[in-house]
Amino acid sequence: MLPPVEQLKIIKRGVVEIIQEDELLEKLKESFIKGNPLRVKAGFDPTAPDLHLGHTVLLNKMRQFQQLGHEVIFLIGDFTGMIGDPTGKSETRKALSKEEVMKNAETYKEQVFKILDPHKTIIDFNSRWLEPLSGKDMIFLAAKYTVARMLEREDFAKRYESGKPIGIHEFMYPLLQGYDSVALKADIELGGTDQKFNLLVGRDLQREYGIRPQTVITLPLLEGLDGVNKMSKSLGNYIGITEPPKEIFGKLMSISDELMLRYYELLSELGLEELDRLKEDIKTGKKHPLEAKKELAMEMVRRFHSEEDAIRARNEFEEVFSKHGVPEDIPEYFLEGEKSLVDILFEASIISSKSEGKRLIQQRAIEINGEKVLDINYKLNPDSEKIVKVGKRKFLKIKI
RNA sequence: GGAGAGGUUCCCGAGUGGCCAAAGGGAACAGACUGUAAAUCUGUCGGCGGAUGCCUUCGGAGGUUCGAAUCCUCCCCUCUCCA
Repeated sequence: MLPPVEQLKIIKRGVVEIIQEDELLEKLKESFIKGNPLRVKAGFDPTAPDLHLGHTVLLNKMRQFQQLGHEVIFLIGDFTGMIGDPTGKSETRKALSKEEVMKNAETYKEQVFKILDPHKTIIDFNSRWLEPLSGKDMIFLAAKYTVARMLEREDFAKRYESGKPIGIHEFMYPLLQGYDSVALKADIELGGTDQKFNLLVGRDLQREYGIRPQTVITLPLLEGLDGVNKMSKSLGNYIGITEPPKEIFGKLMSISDELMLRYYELLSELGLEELDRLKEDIKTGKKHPLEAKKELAMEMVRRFHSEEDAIRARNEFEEVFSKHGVPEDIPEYFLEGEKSLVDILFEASIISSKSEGKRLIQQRAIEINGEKVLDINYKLNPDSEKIVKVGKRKFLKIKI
């Protein structure tokens, strides 16, 4: 184990806030002397089965704790997931069924080990202690907090002001999450900055239940592909870690240069000095941003797939976009008799309606073997194989 | 329990009897420009054999009317104030 001060240095890197830092140092010292690892908790809401790059900021920090020899608990909020957490959203979330939650949780499990060390990770479910809570226990728990304090949470306050509904059960969410820390006797809890309120509730509740309050560490939220909102499944501005290499690569290439630097900072393994040098090189024109972005994209594909996949993704990207070529594997359509192009595209699910197809033709967005199609009623004959390109990235191979 | 305000197309939001497939913004998609971007500009944005045509849509179900997102009735849901 590294000396506490050294550990603290590593822990501090990239975090937004540590509440309280001196307290954390105390805990690290204690653990160092006694040889007891600290219990580090991070909760995940199993609402949808895909972990995305945003989660990896947190997962990377968890891994650091593992490397430092501490005990990391990956907590799946299966119970709270069924309640429906309002966090970060301004609308009541739909409650999930038990089956959905369990299915999602399974997928989470499969995914986290792309980053975390399976041998050093404790996976737990909060239904383990929340399910057995009695009505009496719930009321006892609820009595520990007040409505006014709940409304301190920005999300609740906003909804309350703008006249949006807030379910009573949503108030239970932070309490239950806080109770997780009580049940687990967590020494440290990690979470995004949006989780700060909930994490602090955990601290308060632990104190109420006579346990040493956990240290709260918040991590920055990764902006989504739009560069504005945080990356989230529900906004669709995310890159899932199980997505195919092509997708991960392509999505990363579509971000702005500014966002690229942010991603480098939060996601890349590059050391701080190297990162600074990269920024400098881009600024002075020594390094083309395009190249930097490709390297980032490759790094991510490499992490979640393999080196080969990274190289292949890059080659294909260059083929399709730089050289305006055709990707390797594209959907095929077997043409039997004469048929209108729009119908074919619709049947092949390339477009979602025939009207859309007609619009695309009018917008000169469809081409066959490199020739723009200008006629809405363009008909195809099964005389030879053709490649139809729709927009920038959709392709269909016409086979006969 | 009482009083008031609301529920509109993917989202936000205008529309209070025909000119409404429904303003505006966002998202999305396409074209131009580029570095594949981003930003910007332009266009599209319910569906249907491209059609001054038809069908489906404005919380739900009925009704009034030649005609309803708009009026009436009942129901469901949300918010605010009072109790």
